[in-house]
Amino acid sequence: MAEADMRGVPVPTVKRFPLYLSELEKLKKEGTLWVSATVIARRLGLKAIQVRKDMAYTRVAGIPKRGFPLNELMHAIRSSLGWTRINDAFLVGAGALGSALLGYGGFHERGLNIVSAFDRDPDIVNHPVNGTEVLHIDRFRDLARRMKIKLGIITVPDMYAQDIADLMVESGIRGIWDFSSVRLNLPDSVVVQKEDLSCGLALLSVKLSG
Amino acid sequence: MAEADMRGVPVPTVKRFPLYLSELEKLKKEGTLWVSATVIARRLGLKAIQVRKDMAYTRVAGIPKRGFPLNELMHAIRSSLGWTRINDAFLVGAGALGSALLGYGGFHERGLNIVSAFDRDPDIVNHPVNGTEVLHIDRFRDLARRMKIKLGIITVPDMYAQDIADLMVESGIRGIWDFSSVRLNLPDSVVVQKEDLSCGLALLSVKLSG
DNA sequence: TTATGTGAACTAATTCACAGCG
DNA sequence: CGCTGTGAATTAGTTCACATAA
Repeated sequence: MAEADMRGVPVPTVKRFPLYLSELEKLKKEGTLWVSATVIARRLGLKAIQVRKDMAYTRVAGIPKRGFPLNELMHAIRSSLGWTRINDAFLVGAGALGSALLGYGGFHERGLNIVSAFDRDPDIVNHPVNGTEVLHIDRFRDLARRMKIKLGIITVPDMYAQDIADLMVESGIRGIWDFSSVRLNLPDSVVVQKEDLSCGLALLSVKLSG
Repeated sequence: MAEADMRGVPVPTVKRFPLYLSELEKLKKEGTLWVSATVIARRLGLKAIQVRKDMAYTRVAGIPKRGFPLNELMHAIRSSLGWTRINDAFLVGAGALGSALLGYGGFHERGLNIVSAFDRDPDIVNHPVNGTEVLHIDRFRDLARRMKIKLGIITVPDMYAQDIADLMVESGIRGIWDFSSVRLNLPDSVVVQKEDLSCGLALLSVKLSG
């Protein structure tokens, strides 16, 4: 089982990896041991050649006529993504969007564990959401430092996003999953992944009207 | 003001359009009348040449030294995206994620109006979320037909997603914004835009560990 | 000088063609 | 045959170089 070398895996391939993973999880539940690129492609609506090329980046050897060993493939993809260990994260902003993320059960399979949520609003603080405690934002820095949290999730209104991002950086956070729609000003050492629903809506609109 | 011809606008450009739009909205509030690609690029952290190339697809003529006329540019982008008219939509699944979408105030500026939400759960039905009524799913087909709703948003648990999608198609829906993580089996005439948070998480993970 | 606009060059990603293996 | 794996061909997207206009 080759340890995947993430260098040079194309961004589109990385984005497809989670898709493959969830389909492989289903196949595993069905008792499958070997899976071919053809089958994955059919089930996901992709082209077989693309799946095959993507699989090549995992360095898992397939066997003609049989396909790829399912367990090994899953492990290789997880390892490529850094999802073999669980990363603890703090979420800030326990409003509707934050609650939606807290309620999503699939993160554990995707290497993410949201340890605690934080908010400023006294009506929200100390009322657990989906089993996750919601603490006052004033406790963020100290707790993040002590627990050596490296990952932060921002689900606050735009006007507070930069302040929260600054707080996260001060607190030792190295990666930020940002659901605000402002451009965050951050040191290069901090990795940011912006999530923007408008992109998807734009594509849908164009596909519909074009 | 040339009417944009959407044919051949690259997907990445379409995805950047909403970004430009929200930045242009800010500039407009600041009283700006003319904006150069250089300025947009600096404010969004993109390269000027890329912004310039993207702007070219709007067919708005820029003027050297001054840049592009802001209002015209905004209108051209909106028109490219089909965001000049508001599209009515029905949302199904008023759980945490559905509520988050219902609570998002930015859709009106993005050509989207979520008219009603639907659910099966009696605890949820008839309790408005953020001012949007939540009706029983049994009323979906009739209302969608009568109101000629063309856009559906799916925020139900995966196991119900296909059934809801089928219901939407039967009800005359032409485009589906799908937040489930299953592959929907639909006729080619229906446009689907899948939204998958795992993609972003995957990218973040790789950027962090790579 | 500052910025647009265009065609060419480059880079990235997808797809093809086919060899090889069970 | 069915399927992997590889290198080449194609297509898509980004970036460069430079002509041009105010």
